[in-house]
Amino acid sequence: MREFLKTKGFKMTPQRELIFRSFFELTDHVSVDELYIKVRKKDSSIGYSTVWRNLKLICKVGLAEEVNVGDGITRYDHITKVPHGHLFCINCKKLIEFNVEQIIAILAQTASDKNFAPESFKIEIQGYCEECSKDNKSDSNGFSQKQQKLN
Amino acid sequence: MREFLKTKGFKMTPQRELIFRSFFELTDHVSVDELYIKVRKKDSSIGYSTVWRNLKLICKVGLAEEVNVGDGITRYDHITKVPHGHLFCINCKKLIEFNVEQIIAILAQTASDKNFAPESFKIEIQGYCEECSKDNKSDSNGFSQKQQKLN
DNA sequence: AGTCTAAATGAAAACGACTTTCATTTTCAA
DNA sequence: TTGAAAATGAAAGTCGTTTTCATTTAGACT
Ligand SMILES: [Mn+2]
Ligand SMILES: [Mn+2]
Ligand SMILES: [Zn+2]
Ligand SMILES: [Zn+2]
Repeated sequence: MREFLKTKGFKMTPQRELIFRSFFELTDHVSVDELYIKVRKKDSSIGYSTVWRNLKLICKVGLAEEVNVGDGITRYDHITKVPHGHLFCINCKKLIEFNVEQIIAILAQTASDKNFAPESFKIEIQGYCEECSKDNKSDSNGFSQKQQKLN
Repeated sequence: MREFLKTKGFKMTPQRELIFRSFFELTDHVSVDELYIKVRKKDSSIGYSTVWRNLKLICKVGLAEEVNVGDGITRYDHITKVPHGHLFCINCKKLIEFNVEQIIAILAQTASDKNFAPESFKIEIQGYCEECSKDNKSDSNGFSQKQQKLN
């Protein structure tokens, strides 16, 4: 990692080492706050902005990507060999990944048809995950209190 | 419109009338600010929050939907009979729509496979539109100054 | 090992789109 | 006409993100 960053003109520091390690040992889609909290447990002197800057850096060097599902919180997603889409649970905020190779093929054709030069694709399904659907079977309307915040 | 809103328990006002009219005579994806500016030209006393609240209302009664492409600005999209996806130009911020019926079918199957109860689908391609690709052919790196804000 | 410069850090402040509050006005059913 | 509920506009508040700035540190080069 140190070498990889060096080739891109960046330096290694203890804070950066810890932030990178912490990010890469997770598999899920983490927000700045979540990673900040995790990192603080190992070194409580690390600043929020350092975590933020390093997540940006991880993206800049091509090892992650920002994901925005419209809830106002930016999450950081590991790049996968095969492109994937997201199932986002509106209730528990869980993000589940799924393969989108077939869909990307269709989208690439669509873009081409419209002389649009694609840089990235976003495929997302919002709804309720298996557990959240189950948990609320008993409810009158099928959903929990938490989900009732509808207006 | 007045009648439609009345059945949903909302009142009509001159401001609301103007905001609704202004929104529906546009076909594109407008932000609060954009509609606010447009509406102000007809009635400069209308407040920003009134425009905001009425865009929310239009969504609530099912005539529009919020669209978030990750640039931090919420846009308001007219509901179409057939579901559509978006081509978002990173350069000029234009949103172009395209049919996604075939893709939705695939996604519905995917959700079903994972016991996920879908509420909505988001299909988006980010890249450069025809004009923005053309405009920069001559540039050394293929893109304009504006697009160079890369770090 | 010592020096130097660019990069990195942490705390705090700034930013900016969105949302809420509150006093006042307006709609519309009775 | 009247009164309750809804709507409005200005201002303030919220909150995640981003920048600023003084200080420290990494690492290249003597
Ligand atoms: Mn992902
Ligand atoms: Mn649209
Ligand atoms: Zn869930
Ligand atoms: Zn464009």
